[in-house]
This record gives sequence, C-alpha cells and structure tokens, in this order.
Amino acid sequence: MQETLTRDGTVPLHTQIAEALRVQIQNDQFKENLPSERELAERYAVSRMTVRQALQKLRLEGLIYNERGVGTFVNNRKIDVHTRNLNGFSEEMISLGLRPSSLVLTFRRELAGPDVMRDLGLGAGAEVFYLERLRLADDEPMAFEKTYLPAYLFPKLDKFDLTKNSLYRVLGENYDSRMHHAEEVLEAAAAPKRIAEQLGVRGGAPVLVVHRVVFTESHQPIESAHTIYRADRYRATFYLSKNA
Amino acid sequence: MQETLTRDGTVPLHTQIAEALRVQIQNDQFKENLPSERELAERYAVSRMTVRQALQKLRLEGLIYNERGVGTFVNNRKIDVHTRNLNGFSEEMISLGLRPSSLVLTFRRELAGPDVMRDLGLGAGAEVFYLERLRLADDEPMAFEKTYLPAYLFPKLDKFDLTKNSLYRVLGENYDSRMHHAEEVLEAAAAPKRIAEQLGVRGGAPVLVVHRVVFTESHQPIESAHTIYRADRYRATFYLSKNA
DNA sequence: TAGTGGTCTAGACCACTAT
DNA sequence: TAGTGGTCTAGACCACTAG
Repeated sequence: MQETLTRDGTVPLHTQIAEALRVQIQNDQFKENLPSERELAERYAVSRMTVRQALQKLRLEGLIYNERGVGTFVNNRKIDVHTRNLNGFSEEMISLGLRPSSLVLTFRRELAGPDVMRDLGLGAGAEVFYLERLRLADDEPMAFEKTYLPAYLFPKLDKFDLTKNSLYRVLGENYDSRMHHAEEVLEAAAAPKRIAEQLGVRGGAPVLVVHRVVFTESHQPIESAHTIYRADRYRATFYLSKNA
Repeated sequence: MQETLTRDGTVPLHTQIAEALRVQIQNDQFKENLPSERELAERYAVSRMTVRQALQKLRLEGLIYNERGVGTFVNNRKIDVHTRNLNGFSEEMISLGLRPSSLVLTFRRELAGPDVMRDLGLGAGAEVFYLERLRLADDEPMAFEKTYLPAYLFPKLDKFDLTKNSLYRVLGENYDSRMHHAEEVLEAAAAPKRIAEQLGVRGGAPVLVVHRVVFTESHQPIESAHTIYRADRYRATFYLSKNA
C-alpha cells in the first residue's frame, strides 16, 4: 500500500504523516502496534528520519509510545491532553464531547495594568483590548475568562463580533497572527463572589485558575488570559516526558 | 573553540550537547542569541541534525526559541517549568530555591483499591506499597502526598529508609526502575480536615491536587501518586508547543 | 537470527530575515 | 547577498527483543 502526500511544500511531510496516523489511531486502524518506522517510510515514500519526526510529535502528546527493539504502540489509556488543545476553549470542549458556547460580558479598550504589561511585553501607557467571557459547555457554565490583547497589534479588533467568531480565528484570518506556543501557570483558588455567581457555584468554592500567555512563532506575546474553571467540572491533563 | 564530548556510546551526543548548552544558558554565557546550528555542529564536531535534536529538547522546555531566518534565542522569562522536574519533589523545590524535606506518615503494604488497580494496570487482589508523606519546603508544609507502588515490582521495598533516601533513587538504584514519562491530571479542591491540619491551613482551604502516573521506558506504570499542594504556596508551570 | 527503535552522518534545497 | 532555521534524503551502526 502506497500512501500519497502533498509535496508542494506548503505542509511539511512529517506533519501530514502525523495527522494521517492520528486519524488512523482514532479509528482503531491499528490494533495496538503501529507499522515499523521502516515500513512507514516505504509506505509514505519518505526517509525514515521524516517518519521519526512525525512519530515524535505523537509521542510527545502521549498518543503513542515506543519500546526499544520491539515496536511502536498506541497508548490505550484514553487521556485527553490539555496540551493538545493549544487551539482554544471551543476545540477542547469538542474533544471532550461537549458543546461549547460563549457569553461576552465585557469588551473594551483600556490602559494595560502592570501584570498585563509584563506578560505582553508592553511599555507604560500601552493599551490593550479587554475581553471578559463566560464559557459554557452544554449550556452549563464551565469557566470565566479574562483576556488581554495588545491594542497596537490588533487595530479595530472591536469591530468583530466575538460572540459568533472564535477569537483565534479572527486573529489568524484578519491579522495573520497565529499561536505557536504558550506558557501556562495553573493554581487552585477560592472563587470570588462575582465570579462564583457567574459560574453558578457558591462563593469560595474551589476553582482551577489557568493563566496563559500565548506567543507567535517569533516569540511575540499576543494574548494573556486568565481562565477560571469550575473545579467540579474541569481537570487539566498533561503528558510529561524525559524527552521534553 | 572545539568542545569534546564523551563518545563511548553511554550517553547520546545530543543529550550531552543539550546539558552543556543548558549550563551555559544558566550562566548567561550567551547574551541572548545562541550560536547558529551550523556553528554548534562544528564546535561539537557533530552533524547538524544532532545539534537540532539537542536544541529541540531545550525548545520543548521553553528554555529557548527559534526565529526562522534569524537565529536561536534564550527565553528571558524566568519560568520554572513543572514539566522539567520529572525527577520528583526534591529536585523541583531545589530548582525553586527552596530546601526540601519529608516526613513519612505511613508506609505499609496493602490491597490495591479499584482506582489504583486501574492506574497501575494491576489485577484483582494485587498488592501495593502505600506511602504517605508530608512534603516540606524550608521547613514549612508544601504538600501532602499519597503514593502507590506495585508490590510485585519492588519486593522488600519496606526495607529502605525513605526518610533519608529519595524514592526515585531507591527505585532506580535497587530495582533498575527509572521514570521515563508520566501522565498528570491537575484539579482544584477544598482541603479535607485531616489534610488541612497536616498542611497547616484551615479546613476547606483551596489546594491544587496533582495526580501523577509514572511509566518506565517500556510504558510499565511504576507509581501512582496524589500530591496535594497548598494553593498559597504552589503553582504549576507548563510550556505548551504546537510542535508537541 | 531477524527485526526494531535509538542514534548519527554528510550532505541538500527551501523560505525567510537582515544588510 | 549571506546567513539562518525548517525540512528532507539515503544511508549507517548500535543495543535491544523476540522466536
């Protein structure tokens, strides 16, 4: 069997192979063990190093693992890694089998505070867009989210309807600004009254606070966000590796 | 300048290069930008692919980042990534500049419960070692930790004094069992009374619960642990990447 | 012994950035 | 134009595992 890849240089071969394998894994095309690296190289008509690059990606997600001298195997634990969802709240909820929706509570331009200035690498007096959203999953409150974006990078951002459009899609399609990596700090807290009310929990109930700063490929910070999850509805899963 | 590496095959060249670069980065040997990949290849007398493997490791930790057509740069944000500390509590505390210590509260052999059986892939009736420790940083309670280990993998584990020896060191040196990767689930909770007392916080205070399952290279689970951190003392930092 | 993943080489071409 | 990182090739040898 010879699989064909797009070779016009727009999408790296290893990315295409990784995505193809991901689909096949999700559809249980492999019982447990994947074809050997040499066989995959032949199947996709690429070198073995290219196959290894594709497998490395899936390995770091915890989707597969290797045994020296034995082979490559599918990780049968059905983990849904938070890391994998560097695409935003909506995608993560969908992958969890939930229907996401949002309520925009606030959207305005304002002066950046000291923490936001530091996160986004801004100077004194810089302005940001401040977006406050209630995030729902299956129409039930899941998280309260405060997002800050540098105003100078996204002129006229307030012209977009963020009720209907994904923020990341707006940034990507209209400003050519795409997330590439991010820093996240997770901590536990007691819900302040105003946020507890929005989330539908009692004041002081435990919440998981995820503070995320998102960067482009050239390491420019484009977003600082605080997502306050209901502890009874959300847990964050990570996959750690000595190779990372 | 020609750097020499150990070439007896015991430690991969890319690992040695990564560690050498890590030290140089910590000592601010590079102002901001690293030498180019081609220059590093020459300096260490290896191929460029080997250098890239070393850099990939540091990139996934968030220690460095790349700009196409420009170069490789040190990430100046002083983040202390939780992922990097796949070595245990002690190492993580030291990297945070704190002095770690432990108090063993319980250490016994017992029948595995259903959750532990699932985590460790054990059958009904299997036994585990149960270890309960209070983890201190600078002599102040930081976390309460419950650890489960398959008894059949670690016979006579109870002969070791875990007050003085690192658990991971004991497993590595005496049972040749080394952690290679792990799954972690993080959630927020309210501290139950008994644990709150140990941690020195009021009952119901927010805590960050980290549930970790540790695997060897051949994907055998060797440990299931629940670490309950004081929310006022601990936050977990992660670095996420599209390449992972 | 045959097959596997882990490592490594010595090149190559590309798109991109800075000058 | 020169230099950079991103990608890819077509090999190679090794340690390891299974039969």
